[in-house]
Amino acid sequence: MKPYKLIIADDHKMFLDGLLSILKSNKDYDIVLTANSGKNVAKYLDINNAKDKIDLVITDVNMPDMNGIQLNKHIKENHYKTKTLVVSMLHDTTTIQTLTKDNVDGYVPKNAEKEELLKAIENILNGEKYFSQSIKEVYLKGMFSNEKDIMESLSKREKEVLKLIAEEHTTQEIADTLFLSKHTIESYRKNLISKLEVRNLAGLTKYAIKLGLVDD
Amino acid sequence: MKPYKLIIADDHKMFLDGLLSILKSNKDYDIVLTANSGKNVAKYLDINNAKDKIDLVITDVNMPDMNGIQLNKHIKENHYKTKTLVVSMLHDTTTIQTLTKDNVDGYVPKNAEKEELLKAIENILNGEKYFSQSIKEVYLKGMFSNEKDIMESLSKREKEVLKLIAEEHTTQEIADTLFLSKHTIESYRKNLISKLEVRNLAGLTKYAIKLGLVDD
DNA sequence: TAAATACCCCCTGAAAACAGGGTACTACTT
DNA sequence: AAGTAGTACCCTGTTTTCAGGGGGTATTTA
Repeated sequence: MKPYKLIIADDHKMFLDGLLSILKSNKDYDIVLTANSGKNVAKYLDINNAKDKIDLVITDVNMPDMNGIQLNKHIKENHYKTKTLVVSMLHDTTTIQTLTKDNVDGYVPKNAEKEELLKAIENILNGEKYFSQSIKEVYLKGMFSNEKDIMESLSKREKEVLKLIAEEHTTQEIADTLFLSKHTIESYRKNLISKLEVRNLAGLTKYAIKLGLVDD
Repeated sequence: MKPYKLIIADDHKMFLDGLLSILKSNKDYDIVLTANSGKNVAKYLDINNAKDKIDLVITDVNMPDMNGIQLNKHIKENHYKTKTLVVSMLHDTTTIQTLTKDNVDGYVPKNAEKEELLKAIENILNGEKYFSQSIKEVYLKGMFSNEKDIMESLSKREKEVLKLIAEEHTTQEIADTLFLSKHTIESYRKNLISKLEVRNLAGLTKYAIKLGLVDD
């Protein structure tokens, strides 16, 4: 099987260089492509589909055109033999949850030691999964935090109303935009205040921001 | 003067490797220290103060113990001959403003091409300043954005009231905690709504968060 | 010293929010 | 078939917000 064929995707040139300098000293790894967007990787894989020769794609999360999450999903849906390793600066709960749901093979933060990265690559190429301790912690914290629960405890409509409230719309305006009665919106607001255990609009607004329903 | 003596500070190992691989090919640069926190760099500089031999410190912003902002300030206050170049992932307005105020010599985002980084280093060692285009843009946007102006246009009392509003207190409660009349608080709220050009509590709350008056 | 700014207080009245209840239909699950 | 969750609506009140005015004093600043 050796050498393994690798692809690296990251829009940070310097990080890419760092990764290359680490990997090219190892003769087992053949870096066939480096890309600065997920799109380019997906394209390459799709075109060379028949041969199906890429063993591992190492990718960042935040990239233009197609991010690491989308790339991972694409690979897992269309090139099941290709493994994926995400190496990222940011590791929020939802990103990790989405990636694991999409069957990512590994996740290592960018501030990891290079030994750990090499270990992750090795394990993954041997068919195992690899997640850094810190990633596992974030994942677990996300599982047991109430933020996620809250988000799930809110229905689609409730989130819709909450968003509009946080965008400074009055009850009447929200009723008009959603084609609902003013009374209905008042009920939703009431339920939201009770569910989220806040006191007023200020509290609701803060929650909306925390849950990412509004920009600012 | 050659070779120039450099220090690199970054808690992201892989990035450090990337930077090293770029710099060590150049014989003009002698990397005398790599550190994963600002503290270690400051210590080194303080101990070797008499010789004052470090030409340039390249540093990340986010680091444990002592971050890049603090490190830059320390260097500029205690080792005026040593130049500083910040290389960071994040570049928000306040960070850039603080750094420029503290007389940083350059700022390059981590997603820059290595050519740009080398150019920045060269320029700085020649006594010039170097800021990437994107950094300049953020800086300018910050200068002309009203956010800073707004913060300054608010009196101490107004900010106090705004904070309490965003913390979900009612007008009466705020009046009680500040030992003021309910009417006074209502006046403040009214003025805030008009000054900040928002419609209601939700808007005020968002502003309070944006201005950093409340945690969440 | 006049002007500007921050700070503080009051009034009225309409609109909205808030608190506490309720009904009813649908869809999905057990 | 009963239970649950989501959706939508209604009623009765009270409290608060919000918009529009009106004051005044103290301090800083031009």
